Order: sequence, then C-alpha cells, then structure tokens
Amino acid sequence: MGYDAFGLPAEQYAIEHGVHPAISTAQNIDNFRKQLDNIGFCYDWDREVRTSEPSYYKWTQWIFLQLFNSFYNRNTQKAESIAKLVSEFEKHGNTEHECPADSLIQFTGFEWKAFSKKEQQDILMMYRLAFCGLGEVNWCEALGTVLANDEVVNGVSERGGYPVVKKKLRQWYLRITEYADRLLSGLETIEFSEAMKEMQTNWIGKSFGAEIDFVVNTSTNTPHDIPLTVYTTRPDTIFGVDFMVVAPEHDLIEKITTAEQREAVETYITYVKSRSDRERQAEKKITGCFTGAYAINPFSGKQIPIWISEYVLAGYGTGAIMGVPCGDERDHKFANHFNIPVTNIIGDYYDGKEANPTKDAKLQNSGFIDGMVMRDAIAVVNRELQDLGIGKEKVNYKMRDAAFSRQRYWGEPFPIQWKNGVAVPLDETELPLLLPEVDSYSPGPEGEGPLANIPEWVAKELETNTMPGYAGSSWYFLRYMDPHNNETFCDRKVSDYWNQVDLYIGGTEHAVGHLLYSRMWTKALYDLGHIGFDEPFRKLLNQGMIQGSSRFVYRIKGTNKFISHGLIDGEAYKIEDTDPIRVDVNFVDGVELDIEAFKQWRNGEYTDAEMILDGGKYICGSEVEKMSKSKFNTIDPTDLVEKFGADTFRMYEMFLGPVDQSKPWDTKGIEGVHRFLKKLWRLFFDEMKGKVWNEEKPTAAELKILHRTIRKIEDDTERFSFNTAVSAFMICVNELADLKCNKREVLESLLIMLTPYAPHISEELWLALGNKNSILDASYPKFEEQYVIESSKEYPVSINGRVRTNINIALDATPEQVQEIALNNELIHKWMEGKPLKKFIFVKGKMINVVV
RNA sequence: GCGGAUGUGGCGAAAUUGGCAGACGUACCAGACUUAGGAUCUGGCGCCGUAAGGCAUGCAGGUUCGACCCCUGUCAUCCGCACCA
Repeated sequence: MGYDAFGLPAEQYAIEHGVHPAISTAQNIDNFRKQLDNIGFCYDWDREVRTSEPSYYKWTQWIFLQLFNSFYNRNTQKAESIAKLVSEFEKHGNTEHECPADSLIQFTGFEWKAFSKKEQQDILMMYRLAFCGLGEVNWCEALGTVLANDEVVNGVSERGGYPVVKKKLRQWYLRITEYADRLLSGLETIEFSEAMKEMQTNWIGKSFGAEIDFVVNTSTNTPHDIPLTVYTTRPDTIFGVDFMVVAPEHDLIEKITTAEQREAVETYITYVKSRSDRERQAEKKITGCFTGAYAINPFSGKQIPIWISEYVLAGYGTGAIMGVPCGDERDHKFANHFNIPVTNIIGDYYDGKEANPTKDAKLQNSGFIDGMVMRDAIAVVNRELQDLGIGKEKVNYKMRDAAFSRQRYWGEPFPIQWKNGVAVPLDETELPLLLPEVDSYSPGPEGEGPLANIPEWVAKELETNTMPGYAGSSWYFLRYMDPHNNETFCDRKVSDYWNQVDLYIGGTEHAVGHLLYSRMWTKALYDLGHIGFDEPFRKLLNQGMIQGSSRFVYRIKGTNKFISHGLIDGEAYKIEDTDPIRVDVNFVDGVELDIEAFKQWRNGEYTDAEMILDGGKYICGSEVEKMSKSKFNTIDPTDLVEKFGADTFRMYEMFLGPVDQSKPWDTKGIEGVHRFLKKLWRLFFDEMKGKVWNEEKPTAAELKILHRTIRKIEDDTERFSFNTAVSAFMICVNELADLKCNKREVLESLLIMLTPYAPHISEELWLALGNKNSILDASYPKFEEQYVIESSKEYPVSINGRVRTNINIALDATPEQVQEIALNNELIHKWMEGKPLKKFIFVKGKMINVVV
C-alpha cells in the first residue's frame, strides 16, 4: 500500500490555509488509513510507502539521474550511458548516433573535441533521456503563476477569471518518444484489454509518410530560397495541394509574411496565444490567416498560398501541412471557409461537397503519376522526392516527449545544479536533495517555482522546478518489493524474486499517462540492468470509476457576479457568457447553494461575489463526472460503515455492477445487501430460539444448492464478476432458508466462500460454530459434480423463432428422439398450423426450434 | 474535433460461446404477524390487453432458423486528449 502524496491539491490547500503540505498530507493519509481499516482492507502495512517522504523520493531522484545520464542507442534499441556516448563522439562524432532532437546536427570526432565544454553539454542535452528544453505553459500574468489545464476555464483562470496566455519557459522532459516502438511492441507481451492497447497505440500514433520541401516565394516576382518542409502521410496527393498551413508558432512565419499581411498575421497570433489547448482542440469554428507568401509545387510549379491556422500544431511533424481539400475533410472545410479553389485529382470520387480520403482512386490532373492508383503512387512520389533531393520518407509519432517539470513547491526537487548554463547532476551520495522549507508557497519571479524565492537555494544554483505528480508513481510498484532498502531503490535479487506485478487494477483514465510513463521507466531501468523485466504489469484489469455528482456556480465572464443556474435561459443570459466553476458539494443542499458557506470558502476568495438569485435562492448546475478531490464531489464511506457495517459496505460496492463499469455513487439498494447478511445470520441464530445450527446430515437437495454455489462463486470470482457472485450468495441463502437448512456441514462451506466478500461476519460465525482457528486458515470447499448432475431438462420450444412451450426431455435423448417427442406434442402441433416442417433445430442442453 | 467505453423495467443490473430477455437486489402495491414497524414473512410487479395474444434490450437498417450479443449508419452519456495532417 502506498500514497502518491505529492501534487497540486496539497499545495493548493497550503496556499489557502497556510498549512505545510507535509502536515496536511500526513493528516490526509491518517484519514485514509482510518477509512481503509474501517472497511477492513487487508494490506501489508509493513510495506507502506509515501512518495513525498525523503526516504522514497531519494530514489525517485536517483532514477531521474539514471535517465539524465543515459541516452537511447537506436542501434541497440536500448538506453545506455552518456559516458559511452561521449567516448563514441570522441572517436567518430555523431555519425553513428543521429541526434534525436535535431537530425540536422552532425559533427565529426575532431569537431567534437573542438567544441567548448558548454557546446558539448548542450549537444549531450539533446540526447539525454531526461533533458531540458523550452516548452509552452499556461501563464497567468495577474496571478504571476503557471496554471494547469485544470485551472483554466474558457481561457481565463478559474480563480479570479484573469486572462491566461501561452508562455515559453525552460522545462524538463522525458524522451519517451525514443521508446515509442518498444512501447508498441511491448503491448503484445502483456494482458491489457484490447481497448487499452488501442488507446495507447493511437496515442503513440506511429505513421508512415514523407517530408517534402517546398520553396517559398514571399511575393510573386522575387523568389527567396526559403524551404518550407511539410509532413504528409499522403505524398500521392501532391498535385492536389491548394494551400499550405503552418502552425501559428512556426519560426518561418516571421520570415515569409508580407508587409500587407503582417498586421493581420500578428493579430491572429495574439488571438491564438489567448486560446487554451482545450479550446484549440474542441472548437468547431475555422480560423486562419493568409501570410501573403506562396510556396511553389516542385512538380507542377503551381503557386500555393501559405496560411497559418491554429488547427496545425507546432509539435507534430514539421509544424506545417499541405492542404489537399479534395482528400481531407478538415482541409476541405478550410478551403470552403476561405474560398480557396479546390483542385480535383480523384475524378468521380470527389463530389464537390465532401472530401474523400480514399486511396483507391485513379489519379487525375497529377502530372507524372496521372492514371495511377493512389496507394501505388505513394512509393513512386517518395522515390522521386528522394531522387530530386527535396523530400524523404519519414516515420512520425503523435506522441511527444513528456513534460517533466512543474513550477511548484510540493514535488521532488531535481538533483541538478546550474553552473554557467550547464546542468550538473548532484552526486548520488548527496541524495536525497531535501525539499526546503519555505515561508510562502506563492510562485517565484518570472513564472519560476516557489523554490526560486529561497535565497540559499538560488545561491547554490539549484534547479528551482520540481518534478510532476507522476514522477513518484512511475516506479512505486518496484519499491513495494523492497520498501526499506537504504542502499538501493530495489535490490535486484528482490525484484527478480517478485518479478512483474501479476495483476494491476486501475482505471482507463490512466491509459495515456501513468500507464505509459511507468512502462517507460521500467524499460529504462531494465536497459540499464537494474531490473530483469521490461514491462511492469503482466495483467491489467480496468475497474470502472465511481462517479460523483458535481455542483457548479456560473460566473458571468469578466465579472465577480454569479448567476443562478435557472436564470441561464439561453436568451437573457447564455451559458457561453459564463465560466462554470465547481463548488464543494458539501455546502450545496440538493442543488441549492449555501451562499454564506460559499462566500467563506477558499479563504474568503468569494466574499465579495455578487449572487444573482432565482426566487431568493442560488441554484447550482450539476453534472455527473469522475469522483475527485479536485472536483469537490467526493463522499466519505465512514457514515455508511457506521450505519451498516464494513461487510455490507464492501458487498454493496461489489453488488453495484460489473467491476469494469463506471457508475454514479448511489446508496439506493444498500439495504438489500444488509438484509442478506441478516438473513445469513438467522441461518445460525434465531432471535427467539437462539442457536439453530445443527449437526444433521444434509439432503441431496441441500448439497445441490451448496455445490452449485461453489461452482458459481469460483467461476465468478475468477473472472472478477463480483456482482453476480454476491447475487449467487443471495440465491444460496434464500434457498437454504426456504428449506430451513441450518446444517453445519453446508453452512461452514458457505462461510468460507463468503470470507473474501464479507470477512467480519464470516469469521464471527465461524468461531460461533466452535472453530478454534481463524476462517482464513480453513481449506476452501471443493466442487463435486455428482451433487449437481441433472438427468433431464425443460427445453424451450420455438416455432419460427418464437418460444411457445417447454417440454421436459431426458438429456441423453438422441436428436431423432427429441424431434419425435417435439412434433408429437399437442401444443406444438397447434402452433405449426398444419404447415409442413421446413427445418428442425435442436441444440443439446439449450433449445429446440421448429421452422415451418 | 479526435481516441476509447457504455446505452436493457421506476432504479442498480443478469443473460459467461448467437439459443427461454429482465436472475439477484431495490423501489412500489397487496396481505400476514404485531402495541408499533425503519424488524420479519407471503404474494404481485417491463408495456398494452379481461383473456388469447401482441409489443419490448437508445434509434434506423442488415445478416441468421434464431440477435441485448455479429455488421452498417445514427443519437445520447461517461473517460481521456497534445486539433496528429
């Protein structure tokens, strides 16, 4: 058992209440522990870990250093030490090791030695598995801080409603892209659901395409020799290119934008900066701006206008695309919106209204590939590009390197010092680098983290960023194996013994985050020889999420006014004019907000809020979504455990539905499980008569009930179908009660099966039966077929697929006998209405169907 | 917008491999016991219909002797997201 204890919520709490995160985290953990004990969970508490403890994050820092001191050797397809790379560079430069950050960088061994120390380190940084670079963050000038996507609503900060823009900051990254192929191939070796594998595969997004260089003309008369490189998966459509789109962040824009368009372009770029990633993603409207420049199609010589648009991302491919409206839906919409004429290269496959992404069309208007089938033309064009030196085949991945730094306090400090602009790792002996105390958790200057406010920290030139929440959670399963080791993160002999996690239970929401990061860390540690397996989890079970019901208040944009939900009617007030903000469900009664509690919330942040009421009340909006602290919609199990007991609570959770299905938390029906446990109790003890269990021999009927249950529970438990298992227990107890079976022999077996589901009552009744040892040590009942064998079955009989009657037929009857019995049945005769028999279908043990 | 998942009685759901749709549980209705019931027990309970029977697994099609299950399209909800060319 462990706690992933670093992160934003504790820091936020610290900012609001001035309580040190270490203290509030410890309190939270105590509370969790109470709840877990209360429910009766069995963990090996000797192996408890907390990611925020120095004894734990010492090794998170240590693993970071392993990544920092490693590069990915593409020739051997594994992580190797930077020292080895340096010796390679000294011998023959980087001829054997293409630079992953920039394939254009090339140098010889001689040149390498001539580089300054700083230049050498800058180059090495481009190879390291943990590296530093520039990245964009959500910057809120008014709050002077960087915000998580979570904290941004409609392009303004959730707290206070201040504008948020993109800002470039120095950031740490993990070079997870180097592991893309192994993360893909590794999926074949592990038991994850197909859906999960598909999500990870799509996220990694390997695609085969080509990079093509176009020459840019800034005016129609004076060609400049500026290349614009685009990435496309469809080089075969090169003759259908009607426009280019480059990302608004693209370096080229400055150089190519014409004087007439400069103002429009700058306005557009400012607009894009104000847009959150989520908005750029989800928006349906089409935006863009013409740069005034043209690119020249290398094959047709055609002038192609170059646009910028937010739908093209700087981080993928080359940050520029060629627009082929007849073959790509988004390009088509773009062309339509800006009245760009569409060239048809696929004849009848294009109807003039919608793009057609086919690869089967014969190309038209396509120069040297005219008449070819598109899918065949791809290789032809690639060869031609290569021959002309204006393009090459290229494999791309959607996945980008993982941002690994946060401008926050409550996270692992980086064991890095900056000396003259060079990142110098601390020695292993200096770990853990302790997180220092601070006076205030507010951000440092220029968007730096709170650590930048500490003079001693800055004087030591230590890195002021901290690691993100997922650092500690990327390897905790290894620490469970060897939690108290002070010499190493996990002894190799120990991890060899325990090996992979046999069964990992977690939600699909971690598909492209935690479940990829931990796979990458495991692979890196494996490559470096620290562990003996390169996939952390042998089998993954995705449990569904219990959802909560969140409550919202609606802040009118740009104001401190909050409008009651019912007044947002789409006419006088529109939902688009508001920023929906979640409030704590604890001060909402149903949907009615306790305004006083709201105003005192978050240290009085909303004290001055102006509430626009509806009939004297403020009515909140509600939404069912994942239960989460950050959504303020969590519930505490303690009250229910108090009222019904832990066994009822546990069984009810299991009875709610299939384990892999998400559903809103709802306590309707918990009574049913409680009644079941009471009914079970009454098989042993009667309220009036006291003890009723006895030593009588069970009858055949009773043994049949028992053994059917044994089989069912085994089956259901094996396939994690806990809800049907609970139902099987209920059926069993109902039937035993009907037969007034209070026989010890039957009841004991039942109790043993029930133990994992309802351990407390099982143990208590077990001891009440006079057993001396714990029920946990009892041997599991064995299923015996002889008690459940049936000799005949009530077959449902259909006429033309509709069930009309049932006939009892011996199970060993031959198909011929069955047909004779069925056709001679009076009711069936009636339903056949004298029509001739067309077909007789008999599925043994299942059903009979008469087709006429 | 993209990727993934899920849609079955008033509600949570079951149907494990294409073979009796609604097990089990809630809620509700009627009754028994009772000073009492928030205990316990009995019966009923998808919809229409007195019944025979008909109609029902988000919606529209398709495959099949037979479809909750497979296929095509579509709508809604949830999870994730970095608009992936």
